[in-house]
Amino acid sequence: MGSRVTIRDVAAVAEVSPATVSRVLNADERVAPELRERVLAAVERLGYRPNSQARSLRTQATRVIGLIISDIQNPFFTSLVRGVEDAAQASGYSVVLANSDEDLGKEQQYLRVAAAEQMAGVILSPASSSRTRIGELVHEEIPVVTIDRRIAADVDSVAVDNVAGARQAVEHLLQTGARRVGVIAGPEDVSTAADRLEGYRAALRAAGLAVDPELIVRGDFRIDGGHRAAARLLDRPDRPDALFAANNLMLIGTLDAMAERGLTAPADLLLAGFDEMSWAGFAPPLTLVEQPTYEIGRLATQMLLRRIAGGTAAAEHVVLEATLKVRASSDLVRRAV
Amino acid sequence: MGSRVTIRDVAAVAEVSPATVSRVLNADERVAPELRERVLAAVERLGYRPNSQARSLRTQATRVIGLIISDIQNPFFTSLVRGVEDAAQASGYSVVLANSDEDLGKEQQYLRVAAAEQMAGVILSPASSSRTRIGELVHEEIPVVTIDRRIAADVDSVAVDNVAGARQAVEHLLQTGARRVGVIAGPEDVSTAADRLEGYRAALRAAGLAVDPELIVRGDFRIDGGHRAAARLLDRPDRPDALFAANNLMLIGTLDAMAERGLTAPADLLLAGFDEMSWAGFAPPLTLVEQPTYEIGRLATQMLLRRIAGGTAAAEHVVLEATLKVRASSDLVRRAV
DNA sequence: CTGAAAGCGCTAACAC
DNA sequence: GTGTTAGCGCTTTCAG
Repeated sequence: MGSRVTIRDVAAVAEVSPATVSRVLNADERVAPELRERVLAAVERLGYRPNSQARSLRTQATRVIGLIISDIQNPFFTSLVRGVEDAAQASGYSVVLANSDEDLGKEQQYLRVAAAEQMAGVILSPASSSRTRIGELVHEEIPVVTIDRRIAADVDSVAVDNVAGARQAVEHLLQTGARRVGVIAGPEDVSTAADRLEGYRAALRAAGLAVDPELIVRGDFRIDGGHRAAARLLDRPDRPDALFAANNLMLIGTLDAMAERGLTAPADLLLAGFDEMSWAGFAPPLTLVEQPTYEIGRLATQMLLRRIAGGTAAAEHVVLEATLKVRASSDLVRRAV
Repeated sequence: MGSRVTIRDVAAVAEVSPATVSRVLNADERVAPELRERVLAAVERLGYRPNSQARSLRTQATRVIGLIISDIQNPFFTSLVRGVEDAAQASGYSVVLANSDEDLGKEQQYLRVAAAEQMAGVILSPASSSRTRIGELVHEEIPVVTIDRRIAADVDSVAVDNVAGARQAVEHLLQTGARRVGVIAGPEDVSTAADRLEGYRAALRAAGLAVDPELIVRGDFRIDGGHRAAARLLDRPDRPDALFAANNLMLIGTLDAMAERGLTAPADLLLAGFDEMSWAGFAPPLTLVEQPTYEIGRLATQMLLRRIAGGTAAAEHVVLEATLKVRASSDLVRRAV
């Protein structure tokens, strides 16, 4: 290894003790301005960088937080990651990112790594609301905040009001004239899927319409699953006059299935989805329930840092608003223009 | 912190010295089978997990490799990441992932973190071939392997033959009947961009055609840039009869620009691109130069691990093959079927 | 306000 | 073969 410069070297050059160097570097107030100057000069001159391993070993605390995400390929997470990184960095923490890929086994493995590395805390978008196990972290007293989705365990969470968001979207479809709204729902054991389905049901009930179980098809929150689910709905003899896809990737799959059948929105049926999709620019302008992703990441990090600092209050559940953006895919008027 | 069990606790329970426990855990052969048994039993019973910080501090070597990627949102990287993780895990290393977002500043920051954390090695998809600075890593003697793109510095790399790949694609377009092939090229200072542009030129030269600089427009390897670049080409009075987009996201932008103008491939013009795009299923089937992404990640990791183990030979440059997959977007015959 | 000394948990020499 | 000892680089009492 590159004959690294240690705190002793700095101390020698500055003609002080290692303890004083440590104090300066840790913003300990009670150190003479003159010595502080000398230390900082020596640090600068030698290009000294504290060894984080040694520091962690001594203080029994790392300054890294783990961010375990359920599908890194989903653009939904990109700006969320940025929110986490910005907030973490502002407090001197670094972030390590992992992708569970909606796979419980991988998720488990990353949680284990987080425990073994004694990370300061973990932000988790759980692969399952009932089967994700955070026991190892709890055992090591490592705080956890879930994002986007919740889990059974009693931990902090940050998410949007998925019920209200979905309900808005479906109510909008109904107001625009839809009578038979099909839904491409998410997997059984993911909280966002359950909530969005609940919002769908609520909208129908509010409009005095019956909930037809035939119009509810589950996908896996990915493109393929959305494609298959949409195909089933589209191939029904009594085809729905509107579709609501419970996340962005399944909406892509839905568009795919529609294209195969020569169907377009809003001409052949109305279409709405969830999550931002500006990256799919060549698709028709889509009506979407959009989430404040950056904000979710930022808030989750702040909550986590508060826990790390020692908060032991009851679990907090922050619920942000999701907002419906109406665009051409569900808007007969706008389309006519 | 959760009153962690240390090597001394294990030693006490097994009635041996800490050194013996350490030997057992590090697969040191010369330890009596009986003691080994006792140690393993104690480890099991106490649920002992070695403290990686302490180990690193002592051995001056972490078992973590950094993976810094230029655009995490690009699906190109998803399977590559998997290749890295699989290979790393097989050798007992863990991977931390970071996203530079094509931003030199962020990249710099992550490289700094990698140096500070004394990572065992770094796999890097550099944001720039000339301006990416790996000096800090070199100074700490941390090995680096670049993937996808190369940089000026003398480090190992794994990439495909971008010149040949692009050349194949453009030759195919010419064979299918194109006479004026426009190219949406990548940014000036990225090696893949330069290579793919070179392949484009080579194909034209081989066909005895002049290279018209008006038909070369640069994008930024992202959707928006591709959109703008394609728009410029499509709005020319003498519109190209084929387009080659130098990466997947710019191909999306190109499709977008075509859709705006009511153009489709292959009817109005032939279209080819680079990188896998199965995630954009609802687009027309696209002719693409595809890369063995998983393999790139796996090989890069193996090279890195070899360096970590102490290889000091000259830098190695692995070049894999990229293969052209002809699909409907450039195939008038297939389309007619 | 500053320094000396101890020790975080582990491994590698060195004895036995 | 196994145990004892020292020390990786840092922070934090405890004296002064």
